Amino acid sequence: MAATIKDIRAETGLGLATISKFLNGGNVRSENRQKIEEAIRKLDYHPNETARSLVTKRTRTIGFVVNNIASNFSGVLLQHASAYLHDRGYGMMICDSNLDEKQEAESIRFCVEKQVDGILLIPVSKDPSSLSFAEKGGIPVVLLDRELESDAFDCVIIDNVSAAERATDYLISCGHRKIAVIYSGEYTGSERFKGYMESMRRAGIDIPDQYMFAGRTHSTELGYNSMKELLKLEDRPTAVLSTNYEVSLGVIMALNEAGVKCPQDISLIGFDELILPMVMNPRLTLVAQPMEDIASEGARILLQRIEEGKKYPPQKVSLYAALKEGESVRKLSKL
Amino acid sequence: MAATIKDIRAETGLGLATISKFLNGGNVRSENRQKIEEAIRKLDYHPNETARSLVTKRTRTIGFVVNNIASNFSGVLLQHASAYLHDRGYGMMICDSNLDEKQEAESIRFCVEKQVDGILLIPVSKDPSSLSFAEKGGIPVVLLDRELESDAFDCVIIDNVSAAERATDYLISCGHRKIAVIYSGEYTGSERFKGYMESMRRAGIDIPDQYMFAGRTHSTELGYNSMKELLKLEDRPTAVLSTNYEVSLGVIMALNEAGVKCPQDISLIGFDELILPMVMNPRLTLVAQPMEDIASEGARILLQRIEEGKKYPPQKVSLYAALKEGESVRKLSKL
DNA sequence: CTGTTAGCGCTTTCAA
DNA sequence: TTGAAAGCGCTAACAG
Repeated sequence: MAATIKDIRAETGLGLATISKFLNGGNVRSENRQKIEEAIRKLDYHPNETARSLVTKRTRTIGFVVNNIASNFSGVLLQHASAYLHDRGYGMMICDSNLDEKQEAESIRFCVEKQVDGILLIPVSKDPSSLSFAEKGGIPVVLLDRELESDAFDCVIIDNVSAAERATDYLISCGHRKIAVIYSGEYTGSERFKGYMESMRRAGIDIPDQYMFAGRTHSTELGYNSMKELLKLEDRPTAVLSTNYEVSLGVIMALNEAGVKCPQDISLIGFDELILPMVMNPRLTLVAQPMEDIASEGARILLQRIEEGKKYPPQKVSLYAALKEGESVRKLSKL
Repeated sequence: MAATIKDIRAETGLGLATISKFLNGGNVRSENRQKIEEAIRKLDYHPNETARSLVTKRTRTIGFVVNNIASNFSGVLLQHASAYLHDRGYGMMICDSNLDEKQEAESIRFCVEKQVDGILLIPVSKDPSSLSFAEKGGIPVVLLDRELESDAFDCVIIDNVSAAERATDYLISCGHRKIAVIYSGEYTGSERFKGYMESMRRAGIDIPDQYMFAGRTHSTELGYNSMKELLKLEDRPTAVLSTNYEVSLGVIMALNEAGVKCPQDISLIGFDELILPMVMNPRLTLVAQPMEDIASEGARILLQRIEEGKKYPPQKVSLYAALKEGESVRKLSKL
């Protein structure tokens, strides 16, 4: 059986309160400090965090509910958030909602019951009703990567509209006018679609219906299938805007399969600087999201809420995502 | 303030024990069951898991200490383990050791203090002394993907030696004799290297020193740099065995950069069926590890240990990893 | 089946 | 600065 604070008392002859105080960084006579330290070493004592949590009502644990734990995107977010939190003594309880709204609701509920101090959420649904559980329990929630329809929660996102707009502007500036887009009905997808539309509108370019592919959710399949359709068209686009990492993977698969060369035959621009662009030949031109900032800003805000509560209204942090030029976009000479 | 079991007592007039019993699935008169259920609904009561844990000494949380959380490999393992555990009411506390032995030790210690019921570990160091913390606390540990020098712990691995042997045999059977290998001093790397050596020995093939590249740790850089060296050789290998996923990424980068075609100019065989082989052209021939089995077997054994303790000696589960043919290996005609 | 009672290991008044 | 005592919310004997 692990040693308890009472064993320390037996060993040192001091009172429980004194020992507890020492454990929490309070002042004790240096004579007693030494006694306690020695007893701790001798008994190999470690405070029982569960007991501590029961009285302080703080578990020093954050719940991270991820839309899809296996994805490279959330892996990188996880990495940065975990580093930030561990540095501050917080643990991270992870739940995978697996792109499913029901599992998302269960995950949130699970976190609440586990008494986490706060929740970091990459949302799947547009308005997880389950978040009311967290609210009722007074557990702060910070949204990452996506915002909800209601703006009742803090969130850290990038300005998807303007990022997609800049990407599309870039294609246009390279002489492209036949630009297809593949997006999804998810938050990031529809935001990025807006940016694409706006850029095209400003340039006065009409978009044939067959150039726009919308899926329910971002996926490799969506990219793959859409690209295959695009390749069948008589009047093929010269460039494609892929609004998501997984979608880009699918697009590239379809391109490879058909033996269509990028950028010679078709230009491509994607999102997220993860593994793909490193190994791809040519290097993909893409919108690079500031992954570390998204994670650490989110974690920072969450810890602040835990400390200070709802003193301030929910804030929306919108980060800048830079366009990184690779070699996947061809500069058309005729412009 | 959240409702407690005492509020339920006040609401129903029943005793605490009865309510607790009901909460834990015991039998109560159906009249009382109804009363309790109604009170729970009315007060929006959720059991406080912290309090529960304090008395039962079970947190229903397991710690997952991952060598590198951002990697695709651990992401997939995480996904399967998390699904398995959640189905059984367990939460997962995640810690990233970030390929660093010190962080690994801290992570294990952290989990122990958080009172996890058990630990799933993808080890970084060959013998994490920090595991003694877990042992002393009576917290079972199951190793995933790698075993340690001491076999004091349960582990779930694949038979790396024979898998690499089969991969090398395959290259030889395709007519290759100049076969290079890129591996690392990590457990999986050195095991796979053994398999390579054994296969080459059996075939009676001498291996020039320049065909063997060893790194401290598996990484994209290792693959990239090693492949660049290989390409500089006067007498280039016709095939390369890359013993790890990240290494393969680096190899492919170097190949792309140099404009060397696979499999026309050089053949390649890798490990792990993750995202890369899906988007790569040609499809990579590889050793596919049974990711889901590794994760769920590991989790299953861990939960069993938690239930039954050290009744049985540590077991080593070695899973079969199949060779999946893609198109990255050229069949040399001259054999 | 039900209720009373005694803790789990710790923090936190409060008085000394 | 220190220590005695109360209690966090729950489970687990035990007796009824």
